[in-house]
Amino acid sequence: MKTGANFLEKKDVSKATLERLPLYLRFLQEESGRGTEYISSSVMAQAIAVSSVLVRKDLETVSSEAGRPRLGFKTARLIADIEKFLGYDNLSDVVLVGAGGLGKAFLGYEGFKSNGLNVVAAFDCNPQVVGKEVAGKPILHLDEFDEFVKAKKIRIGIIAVPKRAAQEILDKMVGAGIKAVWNFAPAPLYAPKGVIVKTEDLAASLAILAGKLYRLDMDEKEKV
Amino acid sequence: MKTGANFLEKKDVSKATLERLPLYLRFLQEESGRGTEYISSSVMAQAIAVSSVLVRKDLETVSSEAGRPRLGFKTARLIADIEKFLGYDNLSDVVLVGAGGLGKAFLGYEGFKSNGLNVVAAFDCNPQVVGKEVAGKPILHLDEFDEFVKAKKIRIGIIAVPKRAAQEILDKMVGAGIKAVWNFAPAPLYAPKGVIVKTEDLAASLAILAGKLYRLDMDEKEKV
DNA sequence: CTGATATCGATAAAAAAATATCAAAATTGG
DNA sequence: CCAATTTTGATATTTTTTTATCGATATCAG
Repeated sequence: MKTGANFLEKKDVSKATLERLPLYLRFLQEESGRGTEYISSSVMAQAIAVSSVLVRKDLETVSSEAGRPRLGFKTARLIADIEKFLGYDNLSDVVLVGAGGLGKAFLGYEGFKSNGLNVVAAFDCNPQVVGKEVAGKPILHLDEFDEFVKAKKIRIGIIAVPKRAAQEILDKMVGAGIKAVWNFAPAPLYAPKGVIVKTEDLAASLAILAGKLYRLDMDEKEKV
Repeated sequence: MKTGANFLEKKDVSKATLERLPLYLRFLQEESGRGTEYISSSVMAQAIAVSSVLVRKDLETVSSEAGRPRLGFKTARLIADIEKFLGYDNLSDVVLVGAGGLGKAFLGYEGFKSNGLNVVAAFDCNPQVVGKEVAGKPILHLDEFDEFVKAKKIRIGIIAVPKRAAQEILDKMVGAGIKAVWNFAPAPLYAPKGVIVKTEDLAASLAILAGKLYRLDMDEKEKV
């Protein structure tokens, strides 16, 4: 049986590379702030704990300019290239559904902006929170969702509602024209083709970390 | 296949597999709740959108019992096996530093518990939050951190403080004996060998999603 | 000017991960 | 009981990702 879910591999950049690019970017921005004009692949490699060859290979696909022997890459240019590749240059509006603990945290989370993202509003049904503001962002009633999203032509949504409501919200999002969804409800969701869904299972992520620790312990005990 | 006792074998499980296991687990728990007794690899594959061969390969490393032709795997047994492998069977205590928006969200986040994790307390410096409780979990002053962690022999910590304080907190954690750290500050941290650090960059994760959408758009435009 | 050297980029090799294929096993339905 | 069918598990193959190697090149020091 073939159940390929990889409809997103148009460009020939690997998923792994895609996840390293923001790390490079963050480091480069820091260095640039310190006035570094040129930066070598080995320095970048050191910073994010990978090999320098891998850095060069990653950059190969996104850099518009070759690195210069003995100097490295031009920091500013590299930043611009990565930002362009990741689409940070055109600020994207994002909506959030679910203004519970996690939802509010997102509204207040700084750092989205520097990655080209702008959370514009949250939606909820709970009358206790509807009408309030968090970090200057309004919490609106879910009834207004469709109109709002369509009017603003928003393409990205975050789901931070309880599990049981998640699929319903996803459908609502798709209906309103949203094309990419970041899901924090611990449930696999089904979306039509052409809509990207990334489910982020925080509990599982932490559990994986704990599991590594656990197995590390086991190994040590074995040795003795 | 290697020799020796099945349950003490050193597992060489790939990172990719490790990330799929929680997905299998969640699905299996759901199915088990519906009374499913046996489950086939192809059903599981369908559920999390991978190939059935891959499912079998993943299970091979963790399942204590072979699947039965024509029936599949015993659901309950599989759940127990995965939970054991991931270390969910022995509840791990976790501490959190930083009781801002994100930190509070974690205190209230349900779902950790079902993954064998128990967030026992948060720590902060801000007198406005110290002494309060969120979801029944106390927020203590950072001064008490060391004693608390050592007394309870806690091994896992979550960092939810601003970037500039992150490295300092990590060092404090290491000093108190913590061995695994989940870092939400958008900064690469340096830890001594033997301490696992996983940095979770939320803004970057969302940006990656947005970037995929962006490139999808570009591709479509290219076609026209 | 000249040579030493750090750094890149290309190519090759290795390692890791995913997929394909198929015989063997065992349940199911007659 | 027996054949048909489904599903596993092993092996082989392909694809993807990472690492290793090395000649070319441009800067820097003297």
